[in-house]
Amino acid sequence: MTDSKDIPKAYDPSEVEDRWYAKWEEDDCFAGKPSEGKPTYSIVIPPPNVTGVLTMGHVLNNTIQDILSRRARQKGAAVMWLPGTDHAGIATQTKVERALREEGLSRHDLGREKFLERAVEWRDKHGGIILNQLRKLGSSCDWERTVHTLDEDYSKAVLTAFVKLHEGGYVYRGKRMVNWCPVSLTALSDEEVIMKPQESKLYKVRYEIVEEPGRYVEVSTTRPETIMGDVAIAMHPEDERWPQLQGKHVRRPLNPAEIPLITDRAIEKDFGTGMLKVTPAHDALDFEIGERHDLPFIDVLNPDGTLNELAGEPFVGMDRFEARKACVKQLDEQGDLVDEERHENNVGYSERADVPIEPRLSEQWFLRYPRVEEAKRAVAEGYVRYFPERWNKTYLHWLENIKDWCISRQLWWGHRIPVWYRKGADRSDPANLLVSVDGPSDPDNWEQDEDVLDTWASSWLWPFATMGWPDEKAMQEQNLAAFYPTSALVTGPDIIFFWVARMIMAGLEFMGETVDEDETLSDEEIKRRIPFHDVYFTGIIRDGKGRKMSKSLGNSPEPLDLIAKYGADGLRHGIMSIAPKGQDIRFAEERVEQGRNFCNKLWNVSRFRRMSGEARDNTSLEAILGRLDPDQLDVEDHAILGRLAETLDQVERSLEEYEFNNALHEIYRFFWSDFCDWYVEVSKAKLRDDALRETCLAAQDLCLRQTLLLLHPVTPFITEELWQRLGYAQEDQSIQYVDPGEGKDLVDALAQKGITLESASKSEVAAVRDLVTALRALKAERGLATNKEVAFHYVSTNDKAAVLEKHKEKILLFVGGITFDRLEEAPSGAPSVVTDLGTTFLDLASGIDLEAEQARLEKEIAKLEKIVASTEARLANESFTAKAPPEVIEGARRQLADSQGKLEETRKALVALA
RNA sequence: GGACGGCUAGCUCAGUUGGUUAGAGCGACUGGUUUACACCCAGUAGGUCACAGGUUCGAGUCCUGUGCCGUCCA
Repeated sequence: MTDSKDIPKAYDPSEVEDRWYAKWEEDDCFAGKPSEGKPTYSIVIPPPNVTGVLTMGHVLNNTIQDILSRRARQKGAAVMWLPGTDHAGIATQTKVERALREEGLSRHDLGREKFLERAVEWRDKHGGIILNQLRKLGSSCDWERTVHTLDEDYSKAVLTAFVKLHEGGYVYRGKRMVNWCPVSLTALSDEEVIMKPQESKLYKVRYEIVEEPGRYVEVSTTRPETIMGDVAIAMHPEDERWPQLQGKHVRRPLNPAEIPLITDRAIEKDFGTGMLKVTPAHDALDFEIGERHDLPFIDVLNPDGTLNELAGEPFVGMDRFEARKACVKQLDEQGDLVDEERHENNVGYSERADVPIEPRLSEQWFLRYPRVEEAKRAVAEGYVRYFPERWNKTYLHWLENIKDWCISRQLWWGHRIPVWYRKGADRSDPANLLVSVDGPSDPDNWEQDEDVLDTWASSWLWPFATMGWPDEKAMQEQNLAAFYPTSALVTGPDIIFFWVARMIMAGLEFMGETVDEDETLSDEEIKRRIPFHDVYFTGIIRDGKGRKMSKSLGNSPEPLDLIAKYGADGLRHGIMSIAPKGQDIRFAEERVEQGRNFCNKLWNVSRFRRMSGEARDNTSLEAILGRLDPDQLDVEDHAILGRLAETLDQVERSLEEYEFNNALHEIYRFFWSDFCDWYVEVSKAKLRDDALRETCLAAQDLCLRQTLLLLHPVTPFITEELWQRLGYAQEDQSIQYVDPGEGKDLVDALAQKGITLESASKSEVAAVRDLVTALRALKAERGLATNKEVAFHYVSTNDKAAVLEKHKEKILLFVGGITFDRLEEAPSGAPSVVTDLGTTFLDLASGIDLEAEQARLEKEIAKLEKIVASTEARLANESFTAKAPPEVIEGARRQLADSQGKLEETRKALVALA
């Protein structure tokens, strides 16, 4: 424990943090085990990419989860924070392929099996780094439970979910338009496509009418390179401009062919010429039109975005954007390019590869979401609560317009779709299809589907697949029943659709008996099945200029460097102090510096406490309270203990609402402004008085103890260190399991010892503090050094004078005074200041700038006059006195009296100056 | 085009159901090593609460509209 009067002068977190983390792990403090009579509290981590490294976003996210976990642990819950990683299909595969490319190889050179070996190698080499970084941050995860989405058990859960959904009729295979990424060479879900406004060109192209040579229709398009895939020209049936064209044909100007003129209600009459070129293989809307009119599909693109033979010469082999230019050139040369204008439109980009996606017709697996209605109800009825609440609307809107999810990916790294086809047989015949978790018993006769599942189609099962589902025995061993639904989820709003919404639907579908699609879950059943109760959406961390942090901008600080420089506690404190609820966060390193400074302050006041004398017994709240002598408690003790009780409540309330910055602000105010800046200073005199000494030290110990407890979830390391050093630990027990309690707990405990906190003490101390501030200012404004000793006099009423006499010694000490005596009348020629406790004069032998003094007092008088006038006006207003609540009117009256009094005094002081 | 968020001190942000004179930290400036802390202490300056209307005895706070910035959806 503590041997240490000589605690080092500056706090050094590096040694302390590593030591405590190792000890906590050794003592198995983070193991999530339910225990008789204890409430449970659980969180599943949003799994980071297994090969990723810690970013500022992770720091924010995981600090919050850690705060919630540690707070719950303090309150006596059985806490389980489950860590893990996902396999990040596209991202990881891309990295491995890049590494291969440096060896001059492609994944196809290796073949699927060998490639996967390489990928696993890569994952094991680079993987898990982030989990160790989370340890550096102090995360109190149950590491024994670490899960990776490609683990055997987890994979089984993913395949089971697929098979079940297939059985339920939610999963189907179909040839449909999907978002194709020509760089990653895979389909993407709608959510992985980012719409970006684009400065493009709108080309007006003419198509000659076959039946009327020499006559043309004009069509606007942004994609002339797909003209070779045109199979019709369409117009709205009610477009009066072209009634005579119905049933006729036009000649496609590139790779010429005759194509029909058709009508369809989907055409926007007002866009361009009202004529649409229909290219069913390259546009989702055109695809629908094509199906309605039974048109052929001409796919002129290869998977990688180059043009194929169907495009015809000279375009074959060209890249799509190169081909666009070539097409425009050729149209122009043919005289078929009518016009070209600038045009702003939205183009879908691949989230991963950051290139325009290609709408492409292909065979994919789709999921029709289960339990959509119940998922809406879960949030609308508040069974799942979002913080901030406004995300409800975004979520519900997405569910209202939900579309089937393309879950297959043309990748190798991921969960291979558990579907087998009979070799050499027709794949479209269900009889030749096997959908099964374990695969066929006669594998030689079957071939497995080539595709893997979207990574999100594995992580949407995270809250329960990490706890043993679907294996009954495993679920029991891992206490799913106790920890599911989880208590809170902490994540960014950018994955509300990708992950949060889908997890809710997955929970509703799988966490209970399978229910027929047309049957609806009851409210009770929804409450049992939801994956979490609260979802806290963090803000996005931006740089000082408000830009999103990104690797390419290089504007993201390295969290581990920050930890090395300021300590994990400093980083955590800093980031939490600027994390407003759900608002984006502008990161500034100064905030981390502030966090470090806060730790240093905590360290030093503890150091001062040690230097002031041994504590008798600090091992419990009870013991400390026993050291308080009720008869020796003065007004300062009452005031600080009252503030402590208030702070306990404010912090509790803030944390319940996930207002972390507010909680920290309240702790700061109490600890720094009230405890350090005032009470500890006040203590310095009291400690010299044998009668007051023990009680004062006990009060300090009490304040420090509760401060450490309140801070522990935010800055776990330093609080544990000081908890031990200051002797608060009972039999070396960790601070982690001690509840700071609420204000009334403290008030009750004090009452048990015969101590009733006097509320009047707070205003008395406030008045004295105001006076001290005013007197210090009085000196400072005259260029008198803080430590220069001067004489003061005051004029006041008897009862106020009594207060002043009581606090006289302290006032002299704090303001650097040698005398502070009462006078019957204001002295002339002395600078003065009016406070609630009377008028105080600075006694200066000479050298007063009379004019400056007058100016200052006049300014003060003007200010007071303004207040008096406006307050009088308010009180004179009959509708105010008639309608305002009594306490407000009473407040105004009091204010008027106070201000009038001060005004009077200040005027006198001005007169006296002359 | 629709939805949501933001606009308060030089900067970053608080500001509960409308109610005294709108706050904090950082930065600036002045002074200070008084036996915890210069990663500190003391003090000072700094605000037309984006703009325009409205409701109210009373608006930073509620309503309507406008502007700018940002996010999501189409």
